[in-house]
Amino acid sequence: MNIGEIARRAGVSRSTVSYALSGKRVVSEETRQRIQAVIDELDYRPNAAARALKEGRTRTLGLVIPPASLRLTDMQLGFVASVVEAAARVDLDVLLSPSGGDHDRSFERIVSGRRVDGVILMEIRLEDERVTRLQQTGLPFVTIGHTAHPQGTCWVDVDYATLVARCVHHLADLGHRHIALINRSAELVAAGYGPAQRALTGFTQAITQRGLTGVDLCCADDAPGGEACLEQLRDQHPDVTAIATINEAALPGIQRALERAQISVPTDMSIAGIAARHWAEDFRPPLTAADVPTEMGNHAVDLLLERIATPDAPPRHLLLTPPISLRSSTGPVPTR
Amino acid sequence: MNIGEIARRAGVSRSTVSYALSGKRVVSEETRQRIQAVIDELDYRPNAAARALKEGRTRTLGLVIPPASLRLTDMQLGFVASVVEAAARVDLDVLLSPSGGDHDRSFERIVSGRRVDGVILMEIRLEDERVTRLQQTGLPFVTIGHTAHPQGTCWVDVDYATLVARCVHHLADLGHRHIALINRSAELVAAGYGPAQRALTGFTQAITQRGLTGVDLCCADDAPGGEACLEQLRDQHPDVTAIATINEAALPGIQRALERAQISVPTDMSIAGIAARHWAEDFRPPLTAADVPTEMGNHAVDLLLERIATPDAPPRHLLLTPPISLRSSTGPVPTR
DNA sequence: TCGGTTCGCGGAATCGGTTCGACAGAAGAT
DNA sequence: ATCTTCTGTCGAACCGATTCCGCGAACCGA
Repeated sequence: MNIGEIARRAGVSRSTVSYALSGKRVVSEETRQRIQAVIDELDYRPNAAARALKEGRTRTLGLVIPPASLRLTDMQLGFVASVVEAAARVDLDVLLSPSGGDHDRSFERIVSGRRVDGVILMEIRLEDERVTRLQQTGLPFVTIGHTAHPQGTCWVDVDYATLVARCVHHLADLGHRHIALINRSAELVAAGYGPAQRALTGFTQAITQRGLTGVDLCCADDAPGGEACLEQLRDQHPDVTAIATINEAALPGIQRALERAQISVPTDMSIAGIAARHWAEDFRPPLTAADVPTEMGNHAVDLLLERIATPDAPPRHLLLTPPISLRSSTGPVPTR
Repeated sequence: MNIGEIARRAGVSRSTVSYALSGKRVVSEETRQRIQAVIDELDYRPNAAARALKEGRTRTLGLVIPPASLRLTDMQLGFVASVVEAAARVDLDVLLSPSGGDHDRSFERIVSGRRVDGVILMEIRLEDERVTRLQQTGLPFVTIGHTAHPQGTCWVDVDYATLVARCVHHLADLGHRHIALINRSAELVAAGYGPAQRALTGFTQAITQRGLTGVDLCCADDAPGGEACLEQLRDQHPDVTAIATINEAALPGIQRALERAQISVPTDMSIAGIAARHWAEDFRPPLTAADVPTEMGNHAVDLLLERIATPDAPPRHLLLTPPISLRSSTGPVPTR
């Protein structure tokens, strides 16, 4: 069921079949139809490996995801889904590589076995060996998130600093003077995880700019973490009347702790944050939040395709600042 | 940077390099080391496409996931992660195809472009064209979940019927006489979605077997759905004292509705179910539940590898019944 | 010293496509 | 009628690996 078989049955040469399929040279309408008929009958499709070998490209993108041991957040999952979907739209396949570590067999196979035409890297660390490795090989790549030295690389990211600052300003406008930031887990912050660091930066800047008092807390990325964090907040900072958070996974726990303590939102406490839409909408009352753009994966694919097409063009990047959707979780500061 | 380059630099022929690498023929220790040195220096890795073309296999598995439009459940996400990880352990790559529909370009590319050695199919419908298509092509495949006619195919699935029945028996043993089943969404049930149907079957059987009264409800797969469903339950079936559920995504909503109505668990209402461990543990109080096995993807990969190795062996399947973890959400029937 | 093994390696075919150069025949120009 | 220009097709080289076949040298026993 190869191209030779089709050629024989259609009574033409293999090259003619190839040209009929690709349209790179004119083939008379009559022969084209004859060939097409045979192809349809046998349900022929060219062998991907042979084509890749000759063309020098695989029509495949690599997507490096965190290893299974770390549970993917909803946000990350959204990226994967939108990357795969965007790739499918332009008839590209996606090869997955679960690799957090530095010298991963799977990662190496993909980047140096020429299995893909380009790579999308998720969960970038501030210093990331995988980025240097990719730069060595010259394989086009785009990162979701960026390293400490993002010059010369192509990336797309959420502008956590600006978004957190906007949340703070929004809360300050409502009269709040004591605002807490509920950040990601202490380990991530310690590891210099970009989003966590930039959230903190944006927070402190906005706080000083508005002359407020701020407190920042780390919080494990799950419901129990959120509960614990809110307990700690009530204990140690009872004067806080508003919370900004980028820890979507902690939201259910935060909510539970608030309910248990009979703190009503937004009457007694305002909350604003950055979260995937469904986390914000599942919160009670619905959370005022910047909805993390689900189309981030699409942008990454677009950027990568550009880079593959013109590898020498100056690297572009995208810093997304989705608007804050006003829902019902923020209100004026309690009159006490 | 191909095998010829290595051969030239090592002063041997290309075939010798190949044999040195594969070990399929003896190569003198001395030449082997010389070759290896060149390979290490140039960081050479054989071209995947060329190898696939010659060998007739791609060392790649296809994983067909639901399209991005349907948000993946945590359970599904767990499958994807464990499949990718299991494949990576045996040095196989995973190609993703987002395809729910019947004749998807991405799906067709993968199955008939010989891009993969085998396919794992998720979210199987009772009648699924993709299964028939795969049977036509003769490509080895394993499904997660099974069709209405699972004979002759290879699959791995969770035994929802048995698990739900066990939940019912557990609740009945505690004295409950009026038990509700909170199933998946009405659309899925209507579409003949296997897990939903089998849950219902197991539920009704256990209910009749123990001479209880049962009520089964459909419930949208999210927090608001869970809330709505519990409201409905309180309204229409106030005598129900225990709930069995397979709808993990509805749990947060169920919990919220219970708290709002001041129904305490398990004093006033017992709940047992089937859910990924973290959903069960995030519930307050922690949910007595059969933990959906995260290693399901591993099993699917194992089965698929077997099938690729011996395509003519009779197809095997695996029906998993993980034990029910007793946590704190079930207790004796309220004395009223 | 000679015939037969064994060992290590090279040559060449092959997988299934793509693509370049060539070429026959028809059409148009002079 | 001859020369050029298209048109449509074919043959062959090539991509980069694997693998079969065979060859020379070393080795061994008689």
